[in-house]
Amino acid sequence: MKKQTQTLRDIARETGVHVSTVSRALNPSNGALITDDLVDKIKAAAERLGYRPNRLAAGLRTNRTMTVGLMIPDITNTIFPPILRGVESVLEPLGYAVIMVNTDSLPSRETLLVDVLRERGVDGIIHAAVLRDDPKIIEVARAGTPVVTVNRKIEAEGIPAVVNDDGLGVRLVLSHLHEQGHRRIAHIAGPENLSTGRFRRKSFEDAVARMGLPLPPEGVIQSARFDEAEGWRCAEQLLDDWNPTAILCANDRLALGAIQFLKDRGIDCPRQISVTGYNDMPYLDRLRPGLTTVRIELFGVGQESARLLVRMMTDPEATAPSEMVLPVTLIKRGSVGPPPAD
Amino acid sequence: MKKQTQTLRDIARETGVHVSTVSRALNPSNGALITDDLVDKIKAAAERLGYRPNRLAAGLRTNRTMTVGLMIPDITNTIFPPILRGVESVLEPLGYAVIMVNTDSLPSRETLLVDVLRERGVDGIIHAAVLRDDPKIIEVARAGTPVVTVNRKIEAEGIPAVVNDDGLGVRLVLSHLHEQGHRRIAHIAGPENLSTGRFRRKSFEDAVARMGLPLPPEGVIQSARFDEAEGWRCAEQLLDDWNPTAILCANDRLALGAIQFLKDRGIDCPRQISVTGYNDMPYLDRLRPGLTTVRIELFGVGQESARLLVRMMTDPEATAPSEMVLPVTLIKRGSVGPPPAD
DNA sequence: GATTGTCTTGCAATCGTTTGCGTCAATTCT
DNA sequence: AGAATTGACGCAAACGATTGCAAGACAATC
Repeated sequence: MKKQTQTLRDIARETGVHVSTVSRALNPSNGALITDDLVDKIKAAAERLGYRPNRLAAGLRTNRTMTVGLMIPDITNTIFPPILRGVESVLEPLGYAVIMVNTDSLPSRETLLVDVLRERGVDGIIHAAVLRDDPKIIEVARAGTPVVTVNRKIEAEGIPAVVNDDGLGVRLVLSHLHEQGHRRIAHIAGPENLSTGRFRRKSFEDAVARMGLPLPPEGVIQSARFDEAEGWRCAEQLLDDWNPTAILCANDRLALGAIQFLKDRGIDCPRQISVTGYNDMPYLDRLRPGLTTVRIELFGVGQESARLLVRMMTDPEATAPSEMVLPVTLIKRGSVGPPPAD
Repeated sequence: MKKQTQTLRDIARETGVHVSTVSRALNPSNGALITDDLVDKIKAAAERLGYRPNRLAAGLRTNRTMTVGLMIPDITNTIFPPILRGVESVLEPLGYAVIMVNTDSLPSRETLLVDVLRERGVDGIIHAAVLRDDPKIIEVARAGTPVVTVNRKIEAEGIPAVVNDDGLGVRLVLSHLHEQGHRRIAHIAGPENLSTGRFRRKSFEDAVARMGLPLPPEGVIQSARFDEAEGWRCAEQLLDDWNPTAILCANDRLALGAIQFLKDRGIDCPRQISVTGYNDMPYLDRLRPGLTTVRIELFGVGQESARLLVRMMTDPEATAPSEMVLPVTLIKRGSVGPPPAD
């Protein structure tokens, strides 16, 4: 029976040369000075034997495993799969494999999973689950592992981030609502410990102020998580304390929860209250009412973060841009209409 | 500056013992006979230095990397993230990491990606993207790598599969439609090269025959892919050639496409034609009409397949069950109603 | 008291690649 | 023609962990 995995030694024996020669012939990059004939012969033998390099052994020697880690909060959240595909689309052709882990936004899991990745010798980490304060990942980055954050960012550290233009996104939605005639516009804010939550809230408050719209403290409700249940809860609290004509939500899931609350209360959206989301999750157009939202470049941020990481991994000296901001688009659907005449 | 990664040798030097002793102290499993005091001392030192084992080195020696490969067609398809989480939920506590790859259902990518996984020395492979005919994965399984397929299965080979009870699922939907009064029930079948497509079609045809319902050849349309566009196209073809009162689709996305077609043609669902899906994707309840479908255990199949794989990896002699079938549930929503009186 | 046995630890080979250095032959230069 | 240079390849030492075997210490046995 054929041995299950062929090694350089097998090829060496087969071709009558030394294993180091085989290594060089198969790896032209490392300054190989091998005769063309020999290279051909060796490659032929490798092909014939079905040789596959053992990346463990190579990685042990070179400290490069051609593997990168991808940390996300939860892959079942529909915004992350496209990011993953974006990452993969640039990494895979380059020969990298990706180990993906779900942090569930738990700091304890995060530190654990960072170690899981490092034990496997990942060449770099793409972090889509970073918390605003995240000592572990900072430590890892300081220790020399290339790290890029995506979608979110970590504050006040030299870790490059690829994000969407949330400031613009919030302003686009707000202008749209304003054009429709809304003046009392409330906000359901994302979790405070996430940069997206904080920044969208700040963008909202700034823009509202600049437009001279009223905004009592009750006009902004802080959610604890980016999910439907929180959207429902926050909408309830919002309507108990204020009477907005529109609710700008920090993401789609909060918006879906809010709309569900309105439906449960018999309040019509958009005829009585308009609601907007953020992210443009898949299938949102098939809902009733369709959700007006901001489309962000999920695949795009994945790609760009991967490109950035590759640069950092291959040329440690290269100075990476500290931040990369991708454009967003307003998507108008049925959940926004003019405010009630009254 | 502290060296970035500590090794066994560092701990050995620190504690004044040999590196092999450190290895044994830290790994009680491999028949360690080390004094308790020494073990404590070594563990303390390991802790103090922040030692993290290098799995590459260990894997090179032991041929076990504590890493498994997960192959899926496309993570952006919403049924796969829960499967991944299910897999992860049993693997991660055991210390395994998972490398996930997307095959896009392309045989060429599949063979490529299998090699990507094997080069990284995965201890086993969970294959959720298997095609009915898949020589590469069979070869890998024969060579000794534990493989289990999930959701789909590969025909006539000794590769264990964890699947949902599609036969039951189809019968449940069909009975439901029958109870509502439908007699002319059509089927939009899934791709022929996928076991799910074939098996659901066969189940449909068998059940329809047993119930004595009419089924002309035009009553079953073969889709090429599990997506909305194909659903649209097949629905069109179906209505050109026959006049069913209900369409049983092989999965939710086909059903969504079919419903979209009906909508585009001004045909009311469910009042004129009822439509059913399969899988119960997230957010289906929020659509109008809500899609009547079959809920399958996504997280569950993930878990079970992982458990099975663990058994195979840890005890190669154990005879794995060739197939594991999980229960399904009928979810009734708005897309099914009685057929029109006429 | 010599022998056997058990318990604990050290030694060294090994896993498959990579890579600095040495060597030998062929080529070029003076 | 002899010396110097270059080209093509082999040698062997890493990388960090695991593990069969040897060895020493000590207790138990006859």
